[in-house]
Amino acid sequence: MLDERKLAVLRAVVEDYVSTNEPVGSKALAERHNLGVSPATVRNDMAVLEEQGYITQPHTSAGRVPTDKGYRLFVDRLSQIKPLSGAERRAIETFLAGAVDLDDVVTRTVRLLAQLTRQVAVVQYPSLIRSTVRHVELVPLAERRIMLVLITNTGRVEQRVVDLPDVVEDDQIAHLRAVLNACLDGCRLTRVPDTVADLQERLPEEDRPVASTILSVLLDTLVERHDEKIVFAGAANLAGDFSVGLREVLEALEEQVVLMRLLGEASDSAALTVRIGSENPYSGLHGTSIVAAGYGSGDNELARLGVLGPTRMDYPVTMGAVRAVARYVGQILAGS
Amino acid sequence: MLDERKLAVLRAVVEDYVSTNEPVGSKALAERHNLGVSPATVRNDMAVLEEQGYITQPHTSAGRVPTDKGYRLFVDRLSQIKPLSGAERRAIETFLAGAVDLDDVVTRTVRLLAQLTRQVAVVQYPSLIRSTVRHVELVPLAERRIMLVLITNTGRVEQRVVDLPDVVEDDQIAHLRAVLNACLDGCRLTRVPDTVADLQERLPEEDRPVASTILSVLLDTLVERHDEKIVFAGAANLAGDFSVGLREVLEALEEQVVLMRLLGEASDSAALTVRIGSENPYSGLHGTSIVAAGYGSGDNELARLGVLGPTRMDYPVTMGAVRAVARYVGQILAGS
DNA sequence: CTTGGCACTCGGGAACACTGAGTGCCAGAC
DNA sequence: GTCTGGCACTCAGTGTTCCCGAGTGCCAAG
Repeated sequence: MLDERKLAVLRAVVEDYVSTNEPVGSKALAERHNLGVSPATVRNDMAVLEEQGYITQPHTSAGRVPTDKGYRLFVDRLSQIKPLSGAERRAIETFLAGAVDLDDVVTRTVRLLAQLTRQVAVVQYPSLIRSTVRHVELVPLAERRIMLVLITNTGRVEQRVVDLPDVVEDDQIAHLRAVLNACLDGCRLTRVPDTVADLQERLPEEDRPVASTILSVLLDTLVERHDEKIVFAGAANLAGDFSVGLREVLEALEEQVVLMRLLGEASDSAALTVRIGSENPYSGLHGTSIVAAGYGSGDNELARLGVLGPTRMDYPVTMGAVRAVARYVGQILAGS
Repeated sequence: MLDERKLAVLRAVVEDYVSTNEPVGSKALAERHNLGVSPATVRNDMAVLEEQGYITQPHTSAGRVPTDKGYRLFVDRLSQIKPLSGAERRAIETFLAGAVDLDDVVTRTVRLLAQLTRQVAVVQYPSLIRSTVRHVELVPLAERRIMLVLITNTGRVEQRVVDLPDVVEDDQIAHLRAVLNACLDGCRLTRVPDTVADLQERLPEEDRPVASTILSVLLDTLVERHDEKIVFAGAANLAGDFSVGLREVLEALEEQVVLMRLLGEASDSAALTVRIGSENPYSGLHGTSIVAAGYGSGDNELARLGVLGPTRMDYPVTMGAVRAVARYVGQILAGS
């Protein structure tokens, strides 16, 4: 259908348009990329490409601009992910290595990614779902009040204040703590509910009321945080670009739910996900593209991160940056 | 200098300009606000106000627009903070009451404030400085590795992984934990360094190496988080307004340091701080105003929150919202 | 299939005039 | 002395027209 040269023309159109942000004409194309043919020939090819829906002209007598379909073809078949330079690699590494806790890792990551790509970066906190319990702590606050702290293997900490039905001795709490940790340590969060139910039956009668209060709060914690936290950075990078509906995009960015869907929709594949313009689930974000990847330690994906920018973005470079950052974050989290 | 009527004219100019976003002329003024004088008289007054620098005209043959100085006078002497409606009050209360932990309180607050004022809201996390230690927890992770968790009376939780120089028994850790809590419980964070130094000398010889490792991490934690965390929301509300340099403002919002100065500069007064246009420390934010207030439980200010919007904002309403939200957040934090 | 030539299209910028809101000033009224 | 109506003046914004040139589509020849 599309011979070699037509593909080359499409690639050239995309590259030129991305770098100049202006519709590209046949003449300029034939000159800048040495295609070895005349402008007239290029015109014919462009006519075909337009007919097939890969490019379009904003108005008669203007150059051509890639369509979403054109970008799609470009990403899938005409381009290669561009690896980062050594310097960039080292910069990432040292920047991320300085993080002190999970919060810090995420914050640094999102800024790094925004700066690297000059676009809006989005990072999801490591999911509770896939992680395991590292420790459960019960801290007495008052006679009938304790604080429940749940620490996961990804360094995430959840805490809740629990009001108890009875006055409880310190050593009873210590005992409960020991039991809880014995049962739950290393347990996948998804399996906690089962384990807890099981545990509750095996407890001695006198511990039941207190334990069940605590355990129900523990379960609440898991459920409530089911919807994950997402942060973004680099909104300023949108400001220069008139082609995107700034207001809509900013609104979308502040809607956790929308962001979640953007990143998560295709979480089955560990590879890079690219969603271009109208492929996007949220109508306010047509005109923008998302490049996302999962990250995690080893083979289990903890969460996702990505970049959002105008459809007219440099895909090879962006994809390279996203992939690299995802890998490094995975390493960092695995190591801590 | 300025008689009663001239002040009324200034007030009218500010109010009209704020609501219409267009330079306001003498005729419209004389009509809409029943000043009881003719447009010509108003013109004379306006000429005086302009001469004194309270208002200005964008170009000859256009209406007048308040200057920063004009807004300042308006805020200081011509307007009253507008209290929220009962419905708004209740909405705030129920919305904030649903928060489950500190993170949630802050997130909800910032969104609430953004929505209420239709501007950009900024909230600082409760400062470590003024809060006290509620509990210190040591969690064994591996033979020579523990996690240090610090819980403050504002519900804030800081955690660090500590690599120990020696293998340590569980009961030694339990002992250390008990000692630490005995010393530090209720201690103001500002006084922790002293207390720790004191403690270190009183420890038995064999505990010294382990303890000093842990304590130095504890001190690090306090120092590192000295620069506080700040979040914002409602950036989308900026998008409609052309009068502000969108890019600059977004950049400023992502600079923690700048935000900190905006909110914090005048933290000595517990009352509302209003900073108008060029009064602003950061040049990218001329053209915007900040309304900020401290919040906290009772008399000690924990941190600050505020709103950032175009200089041309509705000050009475904004100030009312900021004050109300600050109060409610204080209550919530005190109660949990 | 490719190429050069040619007529055609149309967005965008420059030049221009027009309109109307708003001003400043002045002479007269209260 | 202060206010008011009248009047000439200014100028941003808008609409109109015109022109230029980049870029196209088509055709006939190589």
